[in-house]
Amino acid sequence: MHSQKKKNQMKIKAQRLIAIKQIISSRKVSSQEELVVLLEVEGYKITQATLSRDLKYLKVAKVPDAETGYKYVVPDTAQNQDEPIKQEEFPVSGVESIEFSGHLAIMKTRPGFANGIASVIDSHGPYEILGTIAGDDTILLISREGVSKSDVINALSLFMPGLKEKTL
Amino acid sequence: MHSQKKKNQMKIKAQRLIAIKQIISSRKVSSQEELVVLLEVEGYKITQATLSRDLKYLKVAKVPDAETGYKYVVPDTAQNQDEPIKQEEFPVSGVESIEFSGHLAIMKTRPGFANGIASVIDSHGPYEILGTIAGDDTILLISREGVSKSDVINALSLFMPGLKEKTL
DNA sequence: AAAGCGAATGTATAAATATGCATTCACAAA
DNA sequence: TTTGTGAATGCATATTTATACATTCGCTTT
Repeated sequence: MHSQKKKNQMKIKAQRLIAIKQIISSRKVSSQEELVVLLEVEGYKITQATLSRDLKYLKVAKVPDAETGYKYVVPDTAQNQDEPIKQEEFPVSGVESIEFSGHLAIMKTRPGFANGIASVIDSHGPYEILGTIAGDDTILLISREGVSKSDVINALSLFMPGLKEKTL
Repeated sequence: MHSQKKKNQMKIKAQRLIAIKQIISSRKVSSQEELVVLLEVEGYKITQATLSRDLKYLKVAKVPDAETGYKYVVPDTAQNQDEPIKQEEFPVSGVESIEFSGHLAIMKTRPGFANGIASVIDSHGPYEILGTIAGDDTILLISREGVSKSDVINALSLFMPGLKEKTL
């Protein structure tokens, strides 16, 4: 219904996003047009418009730089959070995000919440979910063959409202 | 000859710079024009041009924000410097091997090291890695769709020197 | 005081960046 | 297979941001 993959395209996009991070991590890039050219050299032909969207998606910031005027920087991966920690009130709280890769899904939770949340999921035993394995702050969900990503999200949403917004 | 102060003006400017930091620290500002207005409320009447210069002087970055599209952020006072962001460099030891199967990877570690190593990987949160789950001496890594094995190795190698040699 | 300097800033505009709209494409549902 | 839907993206343009240039102002040196 609302899939978000286009095997070929997605693959290219994912690679491009990685390339973008590599480039701006290894050298100072001061404008998007400049990066468009660098990407073209790498084999990625896109317009500035798409790049602008990519950078927004990657949360890449434009920061003043003494040497080049301005440069783009990849978020620190760790902090970068908005304020401290945004608490929310869901019947099942503690879920930070959920992402898919094939028929596998990785759900990130707040530290120590993984097992509890996984238990909740198991207890509901949705048909779409074959099984789960939980660590400390990560849960691996294996979905049944023929089940789409949206199916999984929908199934979980039944008892985990707000999950849709956690999708990356 | 080489003065750089203009008592009155300078004072006003200094105060304004402080005000700018206070404002963007306390709320999400998504454009300079918006900030110009906010500053005017505070009693500072300047144009967008001057603000652009002030922000550059303060090294204020424009970063994508899920809620407002974009927002301005004051540098972390500490890091954020140009290169000097290089910190921690404790060789991550304990890895015995790493093998792939599709977009999954199994990393074998010395007994009891899995969780610690997985934590390190998680803390760096490389884009290529969707998530990890650790047991006692084994870590399961789920890579993002469209990401190649070498992409994963390269991403991990950034903070796990010598990993390439562990590949089977 | 007059001249000289350089910082600060506004004006106007260039440059850079974001986005509405339309199109294409792959996947899911029927 | 056919149809529907959302993701991805280019194009054109709106919006935003940076800067060249000119002016003002206060301090410093004759």
